[in-house]
Amino acid sequence: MSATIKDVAKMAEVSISTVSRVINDSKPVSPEVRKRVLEVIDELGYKPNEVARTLVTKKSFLIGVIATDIGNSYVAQIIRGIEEVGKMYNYDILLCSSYGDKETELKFIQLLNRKQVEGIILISEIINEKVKEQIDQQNIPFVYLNKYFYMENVLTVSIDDLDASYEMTNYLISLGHKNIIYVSTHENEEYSLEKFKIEGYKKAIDEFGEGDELICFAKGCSIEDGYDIGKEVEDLVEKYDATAVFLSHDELAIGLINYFYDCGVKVPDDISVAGYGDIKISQILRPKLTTIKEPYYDIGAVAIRKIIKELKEEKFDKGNIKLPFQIKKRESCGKIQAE
Amino acid sequence: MSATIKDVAKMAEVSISTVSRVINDSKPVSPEVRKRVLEVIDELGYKPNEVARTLVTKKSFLIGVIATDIGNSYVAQIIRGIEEVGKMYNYDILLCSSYGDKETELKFIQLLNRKQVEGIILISEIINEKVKEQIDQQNIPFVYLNKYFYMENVLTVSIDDLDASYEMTNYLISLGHKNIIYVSTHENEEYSLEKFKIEGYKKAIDEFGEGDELICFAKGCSIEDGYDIGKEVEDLVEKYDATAVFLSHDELAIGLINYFYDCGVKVPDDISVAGYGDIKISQILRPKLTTIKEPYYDIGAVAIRKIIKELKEEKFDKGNIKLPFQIKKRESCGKIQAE
DNA sequence: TTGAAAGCGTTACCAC
DNA sequence: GTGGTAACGCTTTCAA
Repeated sequence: MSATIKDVAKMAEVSISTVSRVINDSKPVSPEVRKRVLEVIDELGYKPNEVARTLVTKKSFLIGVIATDIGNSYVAQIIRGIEEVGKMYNYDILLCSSYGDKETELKFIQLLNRKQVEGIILISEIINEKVKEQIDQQNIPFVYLNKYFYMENVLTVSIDDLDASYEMTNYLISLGHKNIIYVSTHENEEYSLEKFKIEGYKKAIDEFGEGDELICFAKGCSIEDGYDIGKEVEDLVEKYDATAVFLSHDELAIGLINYFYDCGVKVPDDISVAGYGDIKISQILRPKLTTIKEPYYDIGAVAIRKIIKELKEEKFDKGNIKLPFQIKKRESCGKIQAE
Repeated sequence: MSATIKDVAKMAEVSISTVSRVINDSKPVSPEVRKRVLEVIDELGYKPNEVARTLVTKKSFLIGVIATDIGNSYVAQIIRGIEEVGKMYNYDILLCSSYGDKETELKFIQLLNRKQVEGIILISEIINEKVKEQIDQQNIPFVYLNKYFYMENVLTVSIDDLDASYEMTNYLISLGHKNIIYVSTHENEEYSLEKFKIEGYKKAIDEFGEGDELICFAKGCSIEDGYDIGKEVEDLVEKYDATAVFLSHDELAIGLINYFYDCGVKVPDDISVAGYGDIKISQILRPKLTTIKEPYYDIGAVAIRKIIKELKEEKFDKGNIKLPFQIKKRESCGKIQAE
């Protein structure tokens, strides 16, 4: 068994109160006594038991993070942000992976609660109505992070999707593209953020574009879905003489580029492709993907900073914190030469 | 404040002992009393405080994971394995990222100790002599996971690098390649696993190859390092008429393929490239990378399963658990036609 | 089958 | 400046 505060007190011949004082620097202790206690602590290799501490102080210095899957690079980036900022304030991360299951999300919220976490960050990719209910029961700082769907009456951190989509479309227009296809997803699903992205795209086409609104829907948001929509996109390209495709997720864009690669269509020479997100591989792939950088790390960082602030001020906010995005101009989108 | 066991006891008009018994099913409780208690628990929304529980039972159901960086996909995969198996046994993950800093690794081992984790898994990429020392002090199940270096007298989980490297080289030989370059890394560094990989490569060349041993060293293990070694590899290819390059890490292979892409050298038509690891993007890139699959998920899964077993049996092992690997035959390596 | 009480390792309050 | 002690929320003897 490792040494406890009692062992230290006994060996240093002081009371446990005194030992507590020196390890916490909470009240004045005479230099000699302090020195003696410190020596004993060192000798015994005493380390305070954080569990006991938590029990009395009610501060676990634990933040629960429920993620869909840390295998997704963007999720990992968010968690990096959470963890790194958390550590600055001595907070640690209790990690749970839901793999997109609603019941699991709910179960973990309860679990984390029992483990006395001080706040919860949920990185989700689905809509789960019961989450709010569950969270409200526990009166704990909560941040909801979701690239795909929005939830009302909770605190979220994200970029302005309408604006981002608008900017990217304008960028493509500025390159000389006239007919730009937008590949969306989650067709007709409620709470989908695609609503805003499509709006941004339409707004740009409407204001500055010369061609039509060309929109199609992928089945999902994976690389495979991007590959699978390839044929449809190709048809659209031919029919409308489109020169650029803007997809609502990097994964879709990568899948489409792979499809084009397999068909012998050259990106960006034959067609330009733009993504959304700037996930890690987007900069590794050749051609490098032109995309919108969602600042995942910062999203995580802001989320936990907000939680820590709420903990301090003891008031829990709602609403959406908007972070700036960037248009990453890389190889997959080329200029159209005026004829 | 949320309800405690006392609140439940009072409201159900029983003692807290009884309440404890019903929530733990530890001792017989009469049906009527049990029912009443259960009702109150439900009414109050009572959730046992795991912190208090841990304090008395000494079981935190927490496993500490110190990782270099969960942004690396292989690390994320390992953690998935850890977490998923952990959850099967009700264990949760306390995550710490070291970003490759020795002091940070040490600091986290202590921190996790204070947080009363029941075991620690360290996913490292460096050699840190003091780790063993630190761990030995705390007498706690420990697993050391490192793709790059080995440590003696600790429990590790990995594949057999000599064997894997041997198999891959043989595969390349079987494709008809005569002069095969091996790109290593960590030149002359002690405890580097490259030792075994090089040995495997040499063994295969020696037994079945027709060409010379062609070995060069990259500066590190990143994609950039793979790109940077490109020129040297190209020279070697020309000088020895090599037709295949086997690199000790997928990242290096990807960097090299990118280098070749930028030079107009076609993979696998002009040259075959093989990697090591099978990180996530290896299957996404075009051409898809031929590589050795290190079973990251399983490595994590086995690591935690071992810890849980040690916890149960109260004996801590050392040694290296070897897991099977696979040669993933994909697009980046082609056959050499007999002339 | 049930309850009282000790104890887990701390902090925090109250005396001195 | 220091020590004694209640309390945190729970499990676990021990008696009844």
